[in-house]
Amino acid sequence: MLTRSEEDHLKAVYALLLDGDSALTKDIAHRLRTKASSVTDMLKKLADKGLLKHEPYYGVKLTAKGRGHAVQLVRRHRLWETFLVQRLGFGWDEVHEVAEQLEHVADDKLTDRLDDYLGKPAFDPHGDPIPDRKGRIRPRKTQRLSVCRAQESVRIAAVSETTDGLLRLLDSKGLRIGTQLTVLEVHPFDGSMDIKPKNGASFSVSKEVSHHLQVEPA
Amino acid sequence: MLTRSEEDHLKAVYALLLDGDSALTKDIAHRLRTKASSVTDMLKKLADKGLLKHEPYYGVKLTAKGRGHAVQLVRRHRLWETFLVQRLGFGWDEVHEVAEQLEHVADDKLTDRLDDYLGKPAFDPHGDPIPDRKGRIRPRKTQRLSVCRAQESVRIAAVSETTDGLLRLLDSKGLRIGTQLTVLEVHPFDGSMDIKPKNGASFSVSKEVSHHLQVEPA
DNA sequence: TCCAATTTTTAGCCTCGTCTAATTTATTCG
DNA sequence: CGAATAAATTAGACGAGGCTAAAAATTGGA
Ligand SMILES: [Mn+2]
Ligand SMILES: [Mn+2]
Ligand SMILES: [Mn+2]
Ligand SMILES: [Mn+2]
Repeated sequence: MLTRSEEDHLKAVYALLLDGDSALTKDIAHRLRTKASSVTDMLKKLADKGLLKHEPYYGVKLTAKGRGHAVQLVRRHRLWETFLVQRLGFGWDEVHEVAEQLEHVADDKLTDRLDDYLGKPAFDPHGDPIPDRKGRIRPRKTQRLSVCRAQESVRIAAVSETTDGLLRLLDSKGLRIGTQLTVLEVHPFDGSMDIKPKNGASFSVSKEVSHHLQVEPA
Repeated sequence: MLTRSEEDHLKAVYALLLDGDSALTKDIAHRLRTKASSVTDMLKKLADKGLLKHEPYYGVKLTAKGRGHAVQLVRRHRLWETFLVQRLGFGWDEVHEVAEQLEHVADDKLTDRLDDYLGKPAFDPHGDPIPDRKGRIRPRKTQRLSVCRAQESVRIAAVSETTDGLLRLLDSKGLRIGTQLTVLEVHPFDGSMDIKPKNGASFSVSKEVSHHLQVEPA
């Protein structure tokens, strides 16, 4: 049985490896709003438990066992987010903190039944894939909207940052998972982009926003 | 914000006061499977926070504030139990441990929406009343089956102990919340009781069982 | 190459929640 | 009443998980 803190560290490592492919002590500390010295201790502990390998200055790698724990944690997090939005009517900008707590209730029967109850959803409210009970994740080939060129037509597949501010901004512009849009123009000066949603007037989004939108061919 | 341990101590005090009307250090320790010395420390801390008053050898009394926290914890516990049974198909003997964890996710929005989602249930799967969002509890006048006399006809309102063994025994005899039955005979020798459920053959139950069945007039 | 900046670790301290063992305090009973 | 018993507290320890400040290790730039 892992403690909450152990779980959170594993999840941080897992997330850093996914989108940056290295997990350094200082980055883990930053992500968990803690200090590097605290992370050093925890990495030692997790390495002793056979959940990861740590090479200073190079980074952390998860063992199969460690990755398994991380994936199950992600599974629980995303299932709860889905429950909160689909069943309890929460907004997609309101679920992260609560799911951050619920994810630590580690009970396989609970997790699997919740999964069934929700209809074994493939994606959470932010478009992120939900691992199945065996930890398998349906792969998708998406790219950031920010790398798209003028004239491309795409569909929003996921939001790769789940801060309230971004999510509410997207809400206010009518941009959500599944929204189809065409890139009209990209402005090299600031990286901003003019886009036109399929059903709506065109407007522009900043680089900060387009960077966090994962899209797939429409 | 209370820690998990603080919450569990408050709940233990609350429960002890409800069905014994005193809460002694040693009883709290026994209920939480911990030691009296640990409880002493925690009581000091909770008293400092204005959640309870402690008089050694006499017992603990909750302040309004402390009772409020305890009642909200009970509310969350029973709502989750209801969710697990009604929505996820858990047996009533399988929910306690999980609810013991879920109850500590303290988020008013979550609790209230879960309550709505379940249709503001008045009772949990064990027949225990669920406090409403203001902490109000619908009062009921029930008594233990063990104090009933021959010929009395009653309805099972609640099970006042939620150990797996008892619940599974009741399941196997077809005794559940709402079951109507008539007391045929009480045997003074061992306190066992012959009963006849409305729809079923008669059989006998031990004192241990009848003691934990709360009934109301049929 | 070698120095400066960055990253990581170490050392020492702290709080929280728990424990055991010893002690104190209250209650109960002969 | 006074002794035995029961209940509670105190004292001291420990592990988990965090912190700061200082030291050590590595990297990378001039
Ligand atoms: Mn978490
Ligand atoms: Mn998500
Ligand atoms: Mn609990
Ligand atoms: Mn219950």
